[in-house]
Amino acid sequence: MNLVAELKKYFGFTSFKPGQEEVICSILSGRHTLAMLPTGTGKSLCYQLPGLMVQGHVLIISPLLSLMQDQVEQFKRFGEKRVVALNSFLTIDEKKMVLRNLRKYKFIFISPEMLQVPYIIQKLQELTLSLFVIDEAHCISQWGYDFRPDYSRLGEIRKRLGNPLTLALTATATRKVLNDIIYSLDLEDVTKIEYSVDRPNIALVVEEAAAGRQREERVLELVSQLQKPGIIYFSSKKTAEQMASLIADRGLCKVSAYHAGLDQASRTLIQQQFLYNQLDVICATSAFGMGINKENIRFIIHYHMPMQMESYLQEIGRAGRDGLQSIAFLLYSSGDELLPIQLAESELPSEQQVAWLFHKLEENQMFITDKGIVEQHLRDIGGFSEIQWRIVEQFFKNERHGPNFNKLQEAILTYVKERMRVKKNHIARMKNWIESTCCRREYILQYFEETLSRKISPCCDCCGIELESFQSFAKKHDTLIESTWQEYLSEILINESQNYEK
DNA sequence: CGGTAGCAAGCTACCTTGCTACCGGTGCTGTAGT
Repeated sequence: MNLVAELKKYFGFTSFKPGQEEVICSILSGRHTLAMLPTGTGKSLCYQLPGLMVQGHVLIISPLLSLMQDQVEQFKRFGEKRVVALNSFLTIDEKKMVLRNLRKYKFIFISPEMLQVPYIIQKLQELTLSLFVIDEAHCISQWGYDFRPDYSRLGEIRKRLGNPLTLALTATATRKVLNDIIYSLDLEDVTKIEYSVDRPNIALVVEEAAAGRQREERVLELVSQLQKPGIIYFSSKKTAEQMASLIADRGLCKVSAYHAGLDQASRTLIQQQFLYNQLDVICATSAFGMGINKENIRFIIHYHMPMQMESYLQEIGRAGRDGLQSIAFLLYSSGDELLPIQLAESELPSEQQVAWLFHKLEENQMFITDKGIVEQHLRDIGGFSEIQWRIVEQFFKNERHGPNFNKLQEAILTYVKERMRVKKNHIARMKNWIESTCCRREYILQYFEETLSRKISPCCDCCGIELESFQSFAKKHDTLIESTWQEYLSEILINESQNYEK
């Protein structure tokens, strides 16, 4: 079979990007496939093309509503109309209509949460699924344990849908995460297609900067000097807002903050503005980035340290998709790990909370409803967050023969302890990387159980790096006052030719 | 947990120190008969 001809026929492209063909061949030969392809290699094509080539429906599990909408639009641009996102953006009437005519849709996008709705499952069971796709599959491991538990139930859903041929796609996963995905989906005989997580055109820099004023000043300096566009990541919405204001006040560039506290309309607007170069810099929390396909991002700055290496790589991986030289800065000072630790702790119920809850329950058995679930109002008095409560609730739901409080409490505490150990371990490894003085790229690859095939330059601060080459033309111009007109002219020509390459 | 903002007191002329309170991310969602 000539895959390139098929590619040309459906999409008009004349060649595949690295990994695509391999994944598609694996799928077409009927093997469950787990693909780790570098960011920006067009992972969607890996299910789009085989989906079009074979009979039956393709179900794509996607983590974000906005991502689904984008993908649907992308399909429609290619002229494929048999595509739908089955989510809460649909009105009740629309949803009824879609479900009634589900057969008409070749590609169905859906969230893991929606897959928990019995009626939806029932409708999906009536279809012949040719492919079950999990986009951003690392979410299973990263979110499935607490934040979005429905991610950890996809394996069960897969079975109920008749064990369809499965494709899991991700860009950043350790061996452990890959195994976690396979285990969670309960896949047997998986073909793993793994490409390197390394992005050689992104230079890595970690810099000491005391939290507060000093770090702010450094960010302002970087923003004024570095080639834009860029993203600055924060672990706090407020700090992101403040930094955005500061940059705007100094008139450094067009900037906006982006976080989950904004309404959907603003979020979409900001994303679009950034995409179309109406904004140079985004001060964002981790809410920003998934599904951002902007080619020319030149820098990523981390104002706060991420909670794990995988997140860090995902975030810096948004730079330099055009293949041109880009840079990632992480600003750090000792003690920074306390914020991620605090965030990690806040997503698990504390020992005190659990003890309090069971004390209440022993006091009064009526707090358990006839469905075997704990009364909601205990959640509020106990100060449980939505996520914390869900974890507790899950343990009660799984207890089929009436709860044994002692056993349950112990089970919950053991679980929480283990999860916290894992999270703290992630943070510790991140901190080790930051404090390491060995080549940062080599360390990252080691973490992902790869080896560095060749030395690159520029590489990282530990290998030595000339920051000047990352400065924008305007800045260079300022500092080149004393240079000759020949040098000045060559600057212009180099910059122009770089522009043409884009 | 530890940084920081806000305020008041202390000390000296506008600047320093000390106390308290507060904060810190990610997203989906039918508890229905088509």
